[in-house]
Amino acid sequence: MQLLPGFRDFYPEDCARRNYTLSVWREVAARYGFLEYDGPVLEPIELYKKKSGGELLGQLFDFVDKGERHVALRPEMTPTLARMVAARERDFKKPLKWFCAPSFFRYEKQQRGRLREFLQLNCDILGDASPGADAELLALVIDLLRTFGFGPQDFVVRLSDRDAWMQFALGRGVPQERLLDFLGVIDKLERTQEAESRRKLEEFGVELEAVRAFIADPSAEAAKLQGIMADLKARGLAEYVAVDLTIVRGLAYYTGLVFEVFDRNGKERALAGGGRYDALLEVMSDGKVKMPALGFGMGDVVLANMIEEVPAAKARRDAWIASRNAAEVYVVVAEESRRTEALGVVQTLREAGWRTDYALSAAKVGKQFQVAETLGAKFAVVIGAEWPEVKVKDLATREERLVAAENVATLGRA
RNA sequence: GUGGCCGUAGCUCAAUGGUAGAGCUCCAGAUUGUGAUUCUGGCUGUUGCGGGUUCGAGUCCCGUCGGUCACCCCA
Repeated sequence: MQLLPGFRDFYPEDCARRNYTLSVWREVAARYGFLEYDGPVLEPIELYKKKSGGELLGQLFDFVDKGERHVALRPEMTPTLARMVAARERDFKKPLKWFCAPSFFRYEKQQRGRLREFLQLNCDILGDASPGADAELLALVIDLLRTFGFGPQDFVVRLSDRDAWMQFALGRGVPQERLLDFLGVIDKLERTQEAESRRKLEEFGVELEAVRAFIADPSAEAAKLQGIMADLKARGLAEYVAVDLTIVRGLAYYTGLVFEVFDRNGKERALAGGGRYDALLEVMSDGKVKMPALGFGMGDVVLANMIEEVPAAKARRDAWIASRNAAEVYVVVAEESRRTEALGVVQTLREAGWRTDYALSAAKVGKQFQVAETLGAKFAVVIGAEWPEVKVKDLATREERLVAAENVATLGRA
């Protein structure tokens, strides 16, 4: 049997790497005062049909369940979060700073950095419309990547502002109901032939030159971004950020700030992306709850590719994994007749908190030491003729010392 | 969803249309209370799958599944 395309098995080495990613995500999010939450993997398809829009709809992993409900595996968290917060809005002090790091599903052809099931960290700030909240979220993105071992030479956060684009468009006579279509053209500007872009823009009565001039000099209409930049500069994080109005993003619900994080080499897809969705909670609650909000997602697939490519990040990850190796202590049963005593020693060590392993059946002493080495154990405890004493060997220095069996948990270091 | 390339042992790969191989890994032994190296032996294939051409197909043709890259888009 083959795996379904785009899905992964996690062997122990893969699981260790995934756990490292999750560990950093949770640690840094907590450092910023974010609380973890979660929601269902499966949602009614309407949740996404109404809110996400654009390409995401074509990528829904959906089916009809036995109750004839049309359902979809979650492709993103924001609609679920918006529903959750809208339902119990009065129970929480503002602003809310929440995160989650579950699996998501998108039905698309798999490629480098793209699978059908992936992990994604989601961090959101709800109930604060200030640029200070924008900057706080961006600082979190940056610190997450710094904690993985990436520096300003490895990644850049590209900032843009949909408000600025909407003012630009409305000021040039683009009708309100066609704004999303207009933004779609801007989004594809870099990937489309010039003549094609020019033709599409003319449908909106906008000249390509005006768009290019606006992108080239964002300061005129994107003052908000300058304020965010100043905030990040005060934190010493300015070198990680650049204003880039070509970023628009495909999701329909974004309103103000939008951003994407890219590797500096340009080899990978976006590492993370997000923005403001100030109107979404009102839509989700049928007008009952109005709450500004913003958030971002960071996927594990591109992140893992980049960790593999940046030596500093890879070394940090491997050190983390090595520090959680399978065994700290390996009990060597030198004389099989002492197995009963050895089992007692194993139990004593484990109850003292040592990660302890041993040979489940009779094996040669040399073989047992070899296994101890392979497992990365720091100590070997040899059970044999010395009983009721045992020999504790430091596997790095090869020093040995005799310790009374009852004191074995000290490993001779007391 | 569209197009290019690829698919041989667990992994990396070889094999003019003519007997399917090598290295690595893994397991065991050389080594009866100490980790390395080395040496020896052992395990593994419906050549992704299904058809077709041929005296004969891993090799050529068609289909299909999977992978990969580009488009699309984004985590």
